[in-house]
Amino acid sequence: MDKNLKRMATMNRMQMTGLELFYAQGYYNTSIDDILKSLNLSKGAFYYHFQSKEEFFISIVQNLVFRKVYTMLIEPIEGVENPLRAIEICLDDALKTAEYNDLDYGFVLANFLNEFNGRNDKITRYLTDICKVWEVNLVTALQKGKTDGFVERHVDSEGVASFIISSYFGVRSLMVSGNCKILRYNYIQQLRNYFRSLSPVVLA
Amino acid sequence: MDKNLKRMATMNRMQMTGLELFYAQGYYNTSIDDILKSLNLSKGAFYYHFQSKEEFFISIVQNLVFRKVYTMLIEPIEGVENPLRAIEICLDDALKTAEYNDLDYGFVLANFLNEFNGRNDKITRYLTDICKVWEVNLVTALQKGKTDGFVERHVDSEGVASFIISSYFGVRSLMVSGNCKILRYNYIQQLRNYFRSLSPVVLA
DNA sequence: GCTTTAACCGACCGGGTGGTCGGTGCGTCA
DNA sequence: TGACGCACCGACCACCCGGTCGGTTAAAGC
Repeated sequence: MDKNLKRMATMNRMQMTGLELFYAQGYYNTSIDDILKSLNLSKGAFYYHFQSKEEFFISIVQNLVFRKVYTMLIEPIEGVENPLRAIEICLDDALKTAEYNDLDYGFVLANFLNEFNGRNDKITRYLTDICKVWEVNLVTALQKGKTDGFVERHVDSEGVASFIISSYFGVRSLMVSGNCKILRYNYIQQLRNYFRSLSPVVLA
Repeated sequence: MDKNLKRMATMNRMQMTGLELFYAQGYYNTSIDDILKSLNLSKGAFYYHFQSKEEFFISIVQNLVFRKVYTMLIEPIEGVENPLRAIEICLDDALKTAEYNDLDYGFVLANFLNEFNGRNDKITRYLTDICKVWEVNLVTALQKGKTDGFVERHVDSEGVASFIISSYFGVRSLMVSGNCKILRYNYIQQLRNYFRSLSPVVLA
């Protein structure tokens, strides 16, 4: 069991720094040697634990990316009373981590989706699957919001869900050019505008 | 002058197929040999006309991408009466070309922006410059819309402009997974919802 | 007809990449 | 104590990529 622990520990280290570098430099632009150098490990160690670069990346997507997307973007919305408010807070938090240049896993997803589009169908499928899970959970939350009176009845939940994901992916794309703080502020402001058009009209 | 014509013709051919392949496979994932093979030209021809791969790409951005973004996304909105309506039609058209798998230059922009982010600052700057031109023109159109009574006075034009660009970039990211038609329909629908929250209230 | 030159050819180079493989040190267990 | 095998080492391979350079061809200019 102790052995298994060591194995897991090493694999985990590899996956963590692997994700960091893949995220920072891109998958195709990051060599296995790059990762191994920053880990002080050798080629032998890598191919002892993983079959190939691709299989290594897929293990990262399933173990790290998926779990983080779940805890950061999906869980905070599950079963909550007012979904629109929860989504707003959740995305704002995600953008804040982006602002401090930490790993923003929502954007990790968007970033990789772009990189592999048309280049590696297998990996693309793993990534779109995660998007779908996110989307489905958004739809569920919105539907619940309808019955609870926080979302207008005639709203198209699927449309809203994919619009939310779209806008979020997009704003993260724009954040590369620096002025993240203003972008985040403006984005949340406009998201609120949009959400107002989805809320039941409150008579004063 | 005849010579100059031939020179221009060849350079143009190179740029066109260069953009196609860079767009389809990514810049780093497309070799100069790839491009030359599909052009039936040799390395010599390439380095006779262009100094480097990077300089070649920049010439593509300035000659093809910028001009197309201008004619497809900026010009149709310039000086128009109702900016929100014009923007909606314009983005819908752009997404339609995407649907038929033609080159959608708005997305070309988003795609490359992602690929070069943190990897090549020089190219990133050229791309963000184009985004800025787009944004500025959106802001101008929105401001004009305010004075013409098509946009609410207290609306934050900058915020709206970057939100529009964000959502558009994002929806194009999602379109990789296939069901473009539904995505486009939903997107335009939600964009209309959002725009409603920006319009002056019309009393019936 | 001879020279010049724009346009293009393609072998070649150096550096990097994913992946292989014969080792090796060290803890475990008989 | 000695055999075994897990986790790791690092030299090596075949291939690819951006870029160079000494040619070649054909048309224009005199």
